[in-house]
Order: sequence, then C-alpha cells, then structure tokens
Amino acid sequence: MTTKVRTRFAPSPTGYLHIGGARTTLYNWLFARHHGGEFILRIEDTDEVRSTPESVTAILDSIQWLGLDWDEGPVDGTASKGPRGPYYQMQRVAIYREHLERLLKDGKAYRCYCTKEELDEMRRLAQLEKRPPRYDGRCRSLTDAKRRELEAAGRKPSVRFKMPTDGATIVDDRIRGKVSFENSLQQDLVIWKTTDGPTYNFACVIDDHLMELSHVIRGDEHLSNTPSQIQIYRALGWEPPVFAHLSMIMGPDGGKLSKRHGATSVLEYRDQGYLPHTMRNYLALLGWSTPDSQQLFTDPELIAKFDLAGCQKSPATFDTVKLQWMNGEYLRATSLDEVVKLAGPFLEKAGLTGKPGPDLKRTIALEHEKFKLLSEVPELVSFFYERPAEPAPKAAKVLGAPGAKDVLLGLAELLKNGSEPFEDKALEARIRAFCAEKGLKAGQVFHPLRAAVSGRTEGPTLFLMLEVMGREEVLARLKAAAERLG
RNA sequence: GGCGCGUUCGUCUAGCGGCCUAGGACGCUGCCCUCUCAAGGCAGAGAUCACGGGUUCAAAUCCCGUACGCGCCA
Repeated sequence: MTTKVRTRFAPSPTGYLHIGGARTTLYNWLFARHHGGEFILRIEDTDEVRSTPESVTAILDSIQWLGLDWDEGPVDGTASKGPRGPYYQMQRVAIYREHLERLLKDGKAYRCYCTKEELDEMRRLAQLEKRPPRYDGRCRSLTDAKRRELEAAGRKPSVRFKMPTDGATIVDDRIRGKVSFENSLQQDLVIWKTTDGPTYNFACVIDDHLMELSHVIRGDEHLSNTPSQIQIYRALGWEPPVFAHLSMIMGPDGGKLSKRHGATSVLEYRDQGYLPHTMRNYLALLGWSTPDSQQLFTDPELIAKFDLAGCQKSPATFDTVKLQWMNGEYLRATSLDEVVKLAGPFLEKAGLTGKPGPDLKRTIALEHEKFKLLSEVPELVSFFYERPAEPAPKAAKVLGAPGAKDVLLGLAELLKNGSEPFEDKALEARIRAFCAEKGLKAGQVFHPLRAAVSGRTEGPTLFLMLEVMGREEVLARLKAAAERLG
C-alpha cells in the first residue's frame, strides 16, 4: 500500500464554518500532514438556493485563520488551483452527468417518474402498515412505451441508483470498526434530481474518486449514507476510499451544539480573542487523545502524534471553560510584543488606541499573565487612559473607610517631590516608610491608594502601576479622589 | 417507525482480561506565596466504569439483553 494520503474537507457554503466543521477540517489536515500527504478543499455548492458567495469567503477565511493550508482547492470565490479541479461542484456538473449516463447505460440506475404526491402516499401507506417507509422500486422496470407515455404527460424524471437487493454492505470504518448494513433495507437512492442536478451522495462519490482521495474523514452523520456510496463506487468500477467517521460535538445540555450554547462560528472565536493555536489544540483534543492524555501540544507535536486510532467513538461536549484556560496558557507563552500586536484590533474597537497615556506595551505588560482572552485587554488597561469618573463600588467602599482621605492627602504630599525617583522599588520603600511613620498597616495605605488611582480594587502590582502611570497623573488622581471624599 | 452509532469523575479523556484500592487534564475546595486580582506551588473532594445477565480462576475491558442519548432514511 503505497498510495499517497489525500484527505479533504468539503463544506457546503450555506453559512459560517462552525466548530464541528472546523474540527473535521483540522483532523483531515493533521492526518494529511502526519503522512506527508495532501489536503484538499472542495466547495459543495450544488444547493443553489442556500449557497452564497459570502459563505464561501467566510469559510475560507475561517480555515485560513485556523492556520490550516490546503494543497488543492479554491483560491477565491470562483477560481481553483490544483490538477483535479475545478473544486467547486457547480463547475463539475458536466462530469457528474457523464457518469450518470454511464450508470443509466449500464442499467445500474433508472429513471423514476413518481411525483412527490405519489411518494408521499407510498410513505403514508407504509407507515400505516408499519412497514419501513421506503421507495418500493416501482419504476425499476418500466417499459419504454410506458416511459414515453409518462414523459409525454410532462413528467420530469429523477434518477435512482439500483441498490443490490440482497447481501450486506460492510463499511470498514477506521474509527468504528466494521459496520454492516443489510442491502434489502436500503432503498434506491435518488442520484439525480428532477430539477436536473446531482444529489449530494452522487456528486460526493464522483469527486472523492476523481480527486483521488485516499481517506474520507467526516462527521458521524454521514455513516448511514456510506453503504449507498460504497455501492455507487462499485457500480462505477471504483475502489472506495478508507472511511473514518468522527463523533459529533454536543452542547452542554447534550443536544447538538447550537447558537443557544454560545458561539458556534469559528470567526466568533477569533473575535473573542482566542488564538488560532488554542483552537487547533483544543479542537484536536475534542474527540482525540494520546495514551498519556497530553493536553498541550505544539503544532509539530500535533502533526507527529495525530492518528485515527486515538479518535473517540462517543460524542464530546464543547467546554468553553477549558478552552479559555488553554487560551490563557498560550497567551502567557506568547511574547509581549506579539500580544500587543494581537490586542491591537480590540484596543482600537474600544477606542483606546489614540489616547494620551503610557505606552500600551508597558500597560499590557502589567497584565500579561492574567487575561484569558484578548478581548479582555482593553478593560484591563483602560483606566490608564481614561480617568475613572466614579470608582467602582468596591473601590468606593475602600475609599470610604475612616482615615482614607488623610492617607490620600498624605501620599500626595509624599510623592510631590520631583527630585525623588518615581520608580517601582523606590516608591515601595518610601510608601512603606510612610506607613511606619504614620503607624498604619500596609493594607491601610495600599488599598486606598490603588482605589484612588485606578478606581478599582484589583489590578496590576501597585508600585509598578504607579511608575507606569507617572507622577503627574498619580498626583492628579490622588487629589481628585480626596476631593471627592469631601 | 426502521436501520446504525454511542454510554469511564460535572466536562475532555487514559484504559484494549490480571499492573485499576480506575490514571491525567479543565473546573471545584483548602493551604502556601502575596499590596489586590490573576498566575504559580502544594494538598484534597469527585466515577460502585448506564443497568441486568452471562463467559472466565479473574471483566471497565469479551458476549447477550434492557434503558437512555444521538444520527441517517422518511
């Protein structure tokens, strides 16, 4: 077995790339990279009503943001690159039709003239008689005369694939093992619609074969369709690829992950300030693991260690809390310069970029160890750039303590001298001396000082914060706070 | 309704017949560090392995049912 590993992700551009799709993309990508193979992207846009160019863009943007590159596939909304293209299904309809004709000619598919009403009736009766509601194959053996008659009556046919009526089709799934389906229980699948186009299951088979995919790694929801697809491969004289069906991703309530549970679109995670690396690592672990339960992976590690054997059969619940923890881990591991750069758009959005005040790099440095999301950054550093109009409730309480006003005035007096260095260590020494001199405990001074200067009870380490803020601003805020106390 | 898949701490999971008095991670609790909040360090609580039958000297691990959840077809 020396066939080259080729995997794909084949989204329908009918919305954003959601978390489940992102994970499928990641697994396909990891598997291809692990084996030194190729990863292909294909756009399944045969649903003309629901497919939109905006969705194509959103999906490509999402995959790019995740840091997953494809070797063949679309380059923009319409064009593709790669030797097995085009990679937009709507541009491949002639290919599908060609194969349809072949099946028809070989007697492996047939035209079905049943109307929607007739099919509904068939289903109703079956249900009434407690039989499985499936197509009964009545058009399988129409005579030419009958066919001409129906067509003369204006009936537009669909085309159905002739499923074998006995035996079983085995799906040898790399994750779930051998799964057997009775052929007699499968129905003759529609492969060509009355509206003159291929159905999903038909186009998919043809593309996966012509694009020379070695492995089809996709969501669990496709497992039930796989026996039909395997039969189509055989009818066309092709060898099916290796299949691997991934378990689904659930919401916290056990239902399918949906908007109700929060963000489902990959781009929303980007906009909340998650790092692509976090998403790769977290999503990798949602349904896959190594025997030692390793949690944090570099990208090369992920590629080196990823395998289908480590994939979970049971569904996994998406856990935002763990995602956030992981993002915090990676944010801390990111250089300050990089974090400042990444926080840029968030600061911009909060209107903090142009404001006078300390260098952003210095203020962000004070909080770098703390935040889990880039979107938290503006809130954490904003008080450096905007004097708090009112202290936060907790801070107000601290400032309201007896003697607080005197402490503030005393500090203002102490820090007034411009010849003393306004620097972390020196400030700490002087203020501690001030405490001793006044017979106050450190906390009685530190807490009001923090509250007066920042308007908050939590924040950066005190003296470094003062240094970064600068003497003038600190004094102004001390005075303002003291005045506010009346 | 039929078919298929699944079921180990709250969550992600390790486990593939004896090493399991079920391991790790997130979260949670407590302690330490400490000028606050985090981060970090340490300790701890937390799973009768869905349930019921088998097989076996021995089962979370194999087999059969049941329940529940999910998917596909309609």
